[in-house]
Amino acid sequence: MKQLPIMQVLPDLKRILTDRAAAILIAEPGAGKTTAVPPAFLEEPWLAGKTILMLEPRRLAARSAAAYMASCLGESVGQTIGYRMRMDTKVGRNTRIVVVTEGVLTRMLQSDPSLGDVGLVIFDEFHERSLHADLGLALALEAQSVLREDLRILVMSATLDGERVASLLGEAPVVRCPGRTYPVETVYVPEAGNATAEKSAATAVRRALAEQPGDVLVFLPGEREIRRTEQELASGSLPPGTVLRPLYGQLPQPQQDAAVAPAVEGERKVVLATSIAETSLTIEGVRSVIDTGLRRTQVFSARTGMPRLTTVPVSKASADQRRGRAGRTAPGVCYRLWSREAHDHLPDDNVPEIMETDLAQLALELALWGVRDPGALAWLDAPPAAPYAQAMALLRQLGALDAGGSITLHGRSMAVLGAHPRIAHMLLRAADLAAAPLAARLAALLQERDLFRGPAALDSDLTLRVEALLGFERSASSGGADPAALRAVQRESRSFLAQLRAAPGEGPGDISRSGLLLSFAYPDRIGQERGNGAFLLSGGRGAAMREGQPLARSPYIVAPGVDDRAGQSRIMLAAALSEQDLLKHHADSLLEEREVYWDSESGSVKARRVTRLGALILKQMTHERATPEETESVLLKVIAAEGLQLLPWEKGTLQLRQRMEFMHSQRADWPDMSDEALTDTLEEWLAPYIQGMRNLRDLQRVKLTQALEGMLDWNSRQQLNKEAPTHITVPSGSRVPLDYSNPGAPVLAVRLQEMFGQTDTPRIGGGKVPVLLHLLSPARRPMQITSDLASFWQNTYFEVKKDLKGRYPKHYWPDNPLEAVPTNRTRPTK
DNA sequence: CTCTCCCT
Repeated sequence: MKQLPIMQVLPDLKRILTDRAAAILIAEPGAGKTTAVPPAFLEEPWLAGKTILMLEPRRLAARSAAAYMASCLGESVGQTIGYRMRMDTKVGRNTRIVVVTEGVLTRMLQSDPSLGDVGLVIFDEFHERSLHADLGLALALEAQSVLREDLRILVMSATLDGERVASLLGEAPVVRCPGRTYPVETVYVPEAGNATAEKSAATAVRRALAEQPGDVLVFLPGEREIRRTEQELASGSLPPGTVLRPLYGQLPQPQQDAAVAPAVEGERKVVLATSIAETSLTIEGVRSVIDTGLRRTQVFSARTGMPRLTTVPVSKASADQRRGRAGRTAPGVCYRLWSREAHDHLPDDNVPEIMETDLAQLALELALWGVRDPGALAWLDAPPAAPYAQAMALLRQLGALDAGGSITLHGRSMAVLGAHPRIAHMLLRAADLAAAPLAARLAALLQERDLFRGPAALDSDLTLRVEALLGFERSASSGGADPAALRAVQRESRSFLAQLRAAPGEGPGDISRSGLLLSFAYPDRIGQERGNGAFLLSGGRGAAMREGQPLARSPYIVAPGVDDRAGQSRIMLAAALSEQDLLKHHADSLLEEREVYWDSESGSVKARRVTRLGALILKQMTHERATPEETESVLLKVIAAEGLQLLPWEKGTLQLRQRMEFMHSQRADWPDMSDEALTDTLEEWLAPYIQGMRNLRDLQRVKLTQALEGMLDWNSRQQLNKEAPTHITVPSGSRVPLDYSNPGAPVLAVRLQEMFGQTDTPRIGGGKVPVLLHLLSPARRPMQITSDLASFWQNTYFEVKKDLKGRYPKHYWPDNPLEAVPTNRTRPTK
């Protein structure tokens, strides 16, 4: 132990903490900080009669750290060194160092904010930035500043921006310590064009096996990619003695053990792993690491209140951590399946959990601490506003907070249970209904990994898991389910039963009540069947489960397991629920109201009395009749939403609208006739003309011309006829209609011959606007477009005339059009 | 053939 690098910095640390309240230790991997630092303080005078609390992010790490420290003292765990975690505690009367896992620290702080006889709190692996470590530090800092000025805090981390933590801890000194690992060469192998991560990984595995000695560790984002890479490798030839070992959290324990165990003599191991091998598990003998640079992560959507799994690039810190796994026992090589340039664009660090997770638990803990605004505490990264607001809303819905945001008695009971607030609420409601035994089992099933693997896992029905668990409880037979998962669920459910003071042996009764119990936990995820496996959820989202399973045909379900996807979410775990139970047990949340609405199927206004649960309509009575006022208001809304084309725009009506639009373009005091303006003012101009109407067919009878004219007074109508006439009488005597479809330039389309004798362009708009003339051939083909008739006669006419004379020799094409007789026939009548 | 990783 003497030769560990950490030994050199221990005197510094001791000196600093003698008169400072906080310190930061940044130690690279292999420095030995976890087991060397805590015992170093045991003899310090300021720690006399007090204990050390060290926070570890994982149970396995906490137990092994305690075991190692105890063995160094020649003791067993539970004497000077102990640990405390959920359902497993080894602490004695003389214990002075207690290694705890994350939830435990929060509970200890909540039950005694002054932390009793604790003299030093150590946060190990703080760079992982887990939600509980961030929360624990925030609470410990407040305890220190308000109640315990003598409490010391030591933050230990592998890689971390030391300055930011130092300033959070009142400019605490930072001690750095080198690590002791072997050098690892980094090789960048950019993916070739369209190759998938699996194909590139397989290619790199063959290369590593050829170039390097020892075992190979491959980092892939998830189970699917692991399976594909395995197939990819198995389909080609591998050097003799090569064994493939998948490794991920959902994998049954024996297979995980096989991946971690050293390769047997004569074999070389290729471990295909998720990020579980980045920190949680150590695999001896690895000399090559292949990193796809991807990781799967859960991001919480505050908008939907659901999690979403996404595949994202790793951070530089994470890539370095993965690389380090090749240099634990000897020098190694790390093949990165991306380019040097791409590496520069990777984020420095992983996003802290507090920034993208569900904050319901955090918000409940803060409420219990007496804080409504998280800004009252000191954070490295404060909880983001949107998820925090969503969390507060959920806690209010569950009755954990009152309207003012303060914790209720119910909320206090929930917090103590040490489960997600949704689950805690379910357990308490179930206890009131004498259904605690079933609720405890459901809670355990939801908190542990799925009992089912392979095709069985594709059935979303949670009650099948309850049945598998009961079978295991009765006969200890796993019946195809994962035995280690069954044991974990059983342990967990017993612990919940104990907390609810229910007898451990008590059976769950009628398991068809599962849906009802779960609906207390997920009031926003009660689904109403929509066909083809699709459901509308009470929270307003659409969601779908795999078709073909019986559960997909239940009229009502509750969905604890969902994955938020674009469009509609995916349901992974659910249970059926009866309408009767829904109406009875969610009576407080039901909203009964009379509703007048647009039935798009029949295209008519209808009225109904509905019973709503969030976005769901549980019951409706359609024998209601809408009043004329209600009908009118719904019709106007439909026209506003669907557009004015629902109205009968006949030719004359359209021309009237266009003429009025022309007037508006000339005179600002005339009404705006654009779609937008008309839609905004339906109430004023259309309402009087739809009285008594109820549907689309009725709308076809609207007297639209009258409605438009109704917008004008008598004087304006006279002005309209004068300044925007429907027709113009041309020299030949014909009344030619004006086309206003472009209100900026009304068009008069007229045969050229009919205009003989007219010098100037006809004008409208009180003489201000010359019309745009479309001068036509006798066959009404446009020959010329002009708004300057005088210039036409003088110039272009003579060219046009030649052309016309050729094509229409019998017609009259005079040399002096201004003195010729206009005509609407072939030649003027003599 | 839908599922990263932890923890009270």
